[in-house]
Amino acid sequence: MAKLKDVAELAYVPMDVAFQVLNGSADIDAETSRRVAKAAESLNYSLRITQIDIADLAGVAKGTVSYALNDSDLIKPETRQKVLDAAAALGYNLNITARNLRTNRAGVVGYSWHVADDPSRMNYVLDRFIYLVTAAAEAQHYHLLTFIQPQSGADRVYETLIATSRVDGFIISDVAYDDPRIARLSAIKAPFAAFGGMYVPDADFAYVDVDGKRGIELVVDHLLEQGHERIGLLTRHPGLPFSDAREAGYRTAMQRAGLPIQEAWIAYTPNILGAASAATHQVMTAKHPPTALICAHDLMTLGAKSYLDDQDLKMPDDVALAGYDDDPTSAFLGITSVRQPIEELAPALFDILLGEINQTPREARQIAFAPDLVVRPSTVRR
Amino acid sequence: MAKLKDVAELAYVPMDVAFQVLNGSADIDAETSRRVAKAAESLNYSLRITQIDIADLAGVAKGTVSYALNDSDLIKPETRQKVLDAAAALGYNLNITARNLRTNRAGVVGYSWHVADDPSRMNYVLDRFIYLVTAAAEAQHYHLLTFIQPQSGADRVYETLIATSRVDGFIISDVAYDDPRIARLSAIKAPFAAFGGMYVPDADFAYVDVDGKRGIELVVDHLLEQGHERIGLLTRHPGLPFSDAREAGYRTAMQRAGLPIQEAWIAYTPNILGAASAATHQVMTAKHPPTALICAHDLMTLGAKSYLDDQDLKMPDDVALAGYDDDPTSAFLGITSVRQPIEELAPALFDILLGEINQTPREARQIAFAPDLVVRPSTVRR
DNA sequence: GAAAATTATTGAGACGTCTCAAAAATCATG
DNA sequence: CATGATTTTTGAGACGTCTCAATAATTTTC
Repeated sequence: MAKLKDVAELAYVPMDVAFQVLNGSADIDAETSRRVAKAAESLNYSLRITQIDIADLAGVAKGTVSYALNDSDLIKPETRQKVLDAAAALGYNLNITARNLRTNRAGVVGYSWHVADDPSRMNYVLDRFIYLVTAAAEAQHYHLLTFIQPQSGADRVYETLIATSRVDGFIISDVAYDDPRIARLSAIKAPFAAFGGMYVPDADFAYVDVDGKRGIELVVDHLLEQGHERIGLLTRHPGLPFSDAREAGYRTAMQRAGLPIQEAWIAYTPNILGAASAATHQVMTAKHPPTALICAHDLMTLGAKSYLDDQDLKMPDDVALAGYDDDPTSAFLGITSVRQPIEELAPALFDILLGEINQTPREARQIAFAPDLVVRPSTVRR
Repeated sequence: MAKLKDVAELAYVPMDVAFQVLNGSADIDAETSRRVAKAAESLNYSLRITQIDIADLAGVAKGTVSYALNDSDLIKPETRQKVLDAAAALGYNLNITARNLRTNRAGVVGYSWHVADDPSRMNYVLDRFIYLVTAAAEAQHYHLLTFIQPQSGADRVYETLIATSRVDGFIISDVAYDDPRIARLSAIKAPFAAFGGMYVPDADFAYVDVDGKRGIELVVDHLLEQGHERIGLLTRHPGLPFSDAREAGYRTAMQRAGLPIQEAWIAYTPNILGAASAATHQVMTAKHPPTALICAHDLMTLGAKSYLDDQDLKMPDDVALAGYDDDPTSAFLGITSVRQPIEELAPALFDILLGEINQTPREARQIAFAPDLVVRPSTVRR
């Protein structure tokens, strides 16, 4: 194929002038422009600056250009400068696809937070998490590819993405017990790192997590301090590690305080406003209703709050209310909540993933972060 | 570099056996395994099945393999089948990077919904929108790359992504007047399609939009029917097309009804719970406060609702309340809201983008969808 | 100032795919 | 069955980059 140099020579102009004409980036006199255009036409040349063009302009070999652009210290400073100048003059941009083919990497990691048909998809923590992971990735010149995982057979989607070299690895969240994605990715030795895993028995994959058991313990302890003895819990139906851990935290803390638990104080509900509201009704109309209520998942808090409003039950005096995830709604409504340190956790997770991808596993490839409690008026009597 | 065929020949085994040994996918007797492993070792071969391996196994030329795999009708059915069988036997996976380099495309479109440091980033409609766009993209074998655009100089990030062949085009949202991203992308002829644009003067780029002016008109008309004459509006500060359109809808509908507007009924506020709540206070304590309040942006609704709760003002009798975007919270709280047809709009937008990318612009590359009104108890007196 | 050691540059080839022009095989026609 | 027309397959080359081994230029050493 014709190169820019060929066009320039055919048109009797310097390469950078030819570039400017074809690029339209500077005013070149009409006669020259016409000549260049004609030359490009006859050579069937379409403007796309490559390292070869830079080499031609700088008068070096194409290998030199590659080294220089990649800051290799093989290259003498003057030469590097010459190359950089030529690259700038021609408005060079690296073709990432070509690099990726040569270096056998994608520079992309996959993340699926969109579980098809899950109504409670949107979530403050995950949203923030993925934003921060993206930021961490971009700092390392990686990008994030988002994709949809079907309800069943999700593991095959992951496998395809990695097998076709679309991505170098994955971030996964919402880890389940015996998660098929983890089984499959481990089996084919695909790099990945999970958000969640410390309560998955015998987990030997890379993860970061926030200790949800501890999180709820913090809440219970705080409520105990406030003088509550009858404390209720809204949580998901058992079966997910992070959810079960939170329930365990509740039971542990109550037990440690020597307080009996009435099962009627506990309601299992989907993390949906309406269902949570109904569950609150159920708990609050038990024989000896709780004086404080913990919502172990974000949307439940608003559902519960709404029920309390309807019944004219005031926080914190009629019922103390605490939630999870410390989202803006909780902050606005003045509701005590467990905060997860996403700002620290997300970059850590990406670094761990990089270790997995580059086969240089980090010392700490399983990290448990501690949550903290943000106390607000919803639980503090004045 | 050594191919699988070389390994197989050196080890005196059929290619598929060599594959199975190296892949660990079937139990091969120890002696054979050892021989294959040694052959691979001595040839410094690492397993990576390419079309050349398939060609070797199927006994055809590599070009034939490519045609066959791509369902070209140049190839005779039997030959195609032979190739497909060989591909299956070797567990072949296409290397997308290589294809992309050759065909000069990325198979990826970029989308940035993460505007750094924007506190109101999370948003039901955008979340749903991006999910549906992803689904539409995947149906066409495209993927979505998400990236962060800085507060200033965002256009350069877009330019880099396209110039390095990372993406084939962009979906953009939150379009502003004289949006620098649009200016830049248009200037460099980068394909993109926007969510929003019908209220951008002289817009000549591809977009889909939902008529926000019409949306608020629907709300006003509905409230008029319910007998309201003093109607308030919470909206963003002027300066964004979609926001200004909604305000215009309010003014138009009121005017059409011959009703005077008091400026004290209108409050400009960020789309944040706390600020919206304060704005509601401001409007509701005006001299002749409105009997109905329209929130033109999603989060404002909950902010307003919260203020009304605090003041013990009941919907719909004390104040009628209507919102925008029909998110699950509005549904749960029984709040009338304007619904945007995202389910139709997202696939349409992606199709338009495909047209831009493939230089086959769609007939209708600017589409305005009509919103509809979901009426709920918050505005309907019993 | 010549030889040796070091540093800098070169040029070719490979990554895996697609696609073109050319060659081969098959089919139709008289 | 020879010829031409058509269908099918082949083989080479290109996409743009990186990187290795080889060469060239420079510096050091005696």
